[in-house]
Amino acid sequence: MKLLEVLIERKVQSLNRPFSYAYFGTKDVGVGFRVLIPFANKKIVGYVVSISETNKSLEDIQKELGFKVSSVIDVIDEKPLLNDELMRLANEIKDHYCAPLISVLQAMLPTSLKPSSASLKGPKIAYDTYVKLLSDDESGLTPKQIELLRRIKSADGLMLKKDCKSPSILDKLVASNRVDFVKVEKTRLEIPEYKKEKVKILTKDQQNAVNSILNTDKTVTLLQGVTGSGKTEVYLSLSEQILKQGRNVLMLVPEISLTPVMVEYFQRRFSGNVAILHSELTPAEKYDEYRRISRGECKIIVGARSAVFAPLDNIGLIILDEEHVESYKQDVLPYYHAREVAIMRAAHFNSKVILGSATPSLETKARAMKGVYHYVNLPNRINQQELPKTTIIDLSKASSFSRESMMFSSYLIRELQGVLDRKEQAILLINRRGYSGYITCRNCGHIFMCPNCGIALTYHKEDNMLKCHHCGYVEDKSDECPECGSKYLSKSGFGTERIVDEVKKIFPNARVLRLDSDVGEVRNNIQKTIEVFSNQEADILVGTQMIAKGHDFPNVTLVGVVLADIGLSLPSFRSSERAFELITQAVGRSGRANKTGQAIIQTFNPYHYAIQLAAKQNYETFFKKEMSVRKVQQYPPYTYLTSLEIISKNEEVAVELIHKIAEDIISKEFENVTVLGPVSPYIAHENNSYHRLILIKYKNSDKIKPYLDRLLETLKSKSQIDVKVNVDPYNF
DNA sequence: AGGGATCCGATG
DNA sequence: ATCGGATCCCTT
Repeated sequence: MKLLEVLIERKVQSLNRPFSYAYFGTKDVGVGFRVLIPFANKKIVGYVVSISETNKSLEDIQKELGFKVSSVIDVIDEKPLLNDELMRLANEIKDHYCAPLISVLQAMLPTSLKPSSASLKGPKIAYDTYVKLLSDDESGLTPKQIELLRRIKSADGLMLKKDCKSPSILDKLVASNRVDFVKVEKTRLEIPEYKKEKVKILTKDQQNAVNSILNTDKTVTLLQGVTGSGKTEVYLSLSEQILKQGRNVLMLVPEISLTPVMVEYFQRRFSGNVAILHSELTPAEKYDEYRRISRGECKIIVGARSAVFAPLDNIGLIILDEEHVESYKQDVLPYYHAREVAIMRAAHFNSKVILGSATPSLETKARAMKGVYHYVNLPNRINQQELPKTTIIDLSKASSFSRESMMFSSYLIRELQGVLDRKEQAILLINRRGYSGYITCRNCGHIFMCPNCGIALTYHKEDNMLKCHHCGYVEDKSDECPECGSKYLSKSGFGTERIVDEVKKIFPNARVLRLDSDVGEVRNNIQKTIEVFSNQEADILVGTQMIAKGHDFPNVTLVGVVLADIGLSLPSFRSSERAFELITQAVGRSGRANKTGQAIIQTFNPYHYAIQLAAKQNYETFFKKEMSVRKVQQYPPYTYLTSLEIISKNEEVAVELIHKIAEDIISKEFENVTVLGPVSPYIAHENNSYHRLILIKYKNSDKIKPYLDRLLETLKSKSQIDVKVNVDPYNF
């Protein structure tokens, strides 16, 4: 009999420990296998973390251990899910991020392979049935049989069964042992092929960057280059060198919508060796790609955040394009950051990590300045393209507007008209989706709120519903106030839908497109929208930050930031950085080919340094200024942050416990450790449970990390609560 | 008394 | 996270 220690698929702190099971079966089983087990009267999936063989009886073992030991129902896998490298990585992530190991494993693996019950319903391997030639002896066959036999022979003896047309003739050939059926695993994702392209000659800057990166002995390089400076060519050239060494390349992009472009670049250069991995593939496609990579059939992986876990071996280079983008940080358990995971993997393979950006995150830039990372700069736009000229419009001045519109300044309207007249294109950025920010009752002041989260609901005109942008709750938009019955409801604030309406009102003949994550809910819609705009089948593209990143639209000569302040007023130490980054990226979309572009930034804070410096595309000054702000306030990158959240159905339990924890940390008087809070988080009440949190700020994790580990261990046994720890959180 | 909602502890 | 048993609550 075998005794197994098994992790349970539930990702809560109180169950974050192994449970013992017996296995009497004959299947091969070991560490890293999934097993089907009974747990609290349910069949669930577990993950084996250790195994021992024993001669003792089950009764004796139960007596020794002091609890009941159930038996495994079935062993699911035929071999371990992860190789040694990825298993060690999982443990490293678990340790660094204080996350339950099971949650890390679930994040690393595609649906059908992850240790969770969902995997049992996941896609299976898909096969194509082929007909394989065994003998080309034609004696005793009818002419039709001979004809088919010759066709199979001419197809190198292997032909798709469905291409054989007549099943009865085929059956005869099988019966007479001329051919047999074989099953071949098929891949359900079609990666477009492109004509192979000649290697472009690099500019001097690019060549220097490549050489410098290849020659440094530092693992991580920050490649800083203004928009349009040709970072992609540097990625390709480096990849070429790495592939020549017989090593593989992991290419990460911040958003799924950016994969097709990147795949095209890599396919043109290195056709046939590319795999794609991101969460918008169907589970079946993802499964196939994952297995293809596992088998070592690909040399280059292009994908979003989770692709950092690709089972690629012999990695020589990991690239994070647009490294500053926050979507590299996962915002559900496990709260990992792809940049840090990339660096962990690089340490194992002794490979290089390239962090590419025009506007690096302060953390990354600071590390580069300190010499922790190697630093390479691409200061010039290719073909010396001038940066767009920018105008800041003060929205607080009535004189900025005419009677035509309350959202677009008269200057923006005039310039949009110019773009339309010249048959060029424009982008309007508004970083809020939906129609209006919230709906209030003019009579009693009631605000429509999400019953789960307690935040304002956003009105979506397209489907006439109110939606919660946090939890996804939706309700029909009612015409009267539920409190007082008044029909005077007012829509406040505006989002993409409303901007589209406004554009249509002012320019009835313009062709307008909208692009935000609502559009993106329908699969491939983002891609289609981008294509339509790229093909100049529309004049104006209205969208959220989605449109500000990466895409290259040569005919765009005007970018309008309709309201630059969204985000700036959020209570976060990162809000200036976010605003700066968004505006800089947006402005960079304008005038990319041989037309000079311009950008118009509408704001209520025209003198805010983030807006002023973004308008000038002056990253270096912004970096210095923002660093001095962070220094004064002692926020990252001068300190580290970790949040600790207590979740309970019982509000008092949560409040009491979080206070106790805060006091305990303070009483320990760790050097350079401070506690902020306890506070109610932005979302304080969700799905019937209450959340309370503290932020722990520290300069050095030596003391506080072991303390946290011990604290989590003790909190495991507390009833009625769950704990979540987020190392380097992004939502504060 | 009985059915449904809610709380709470245990889960191998 | 999820189950089942205990408890509470309201109706009958």
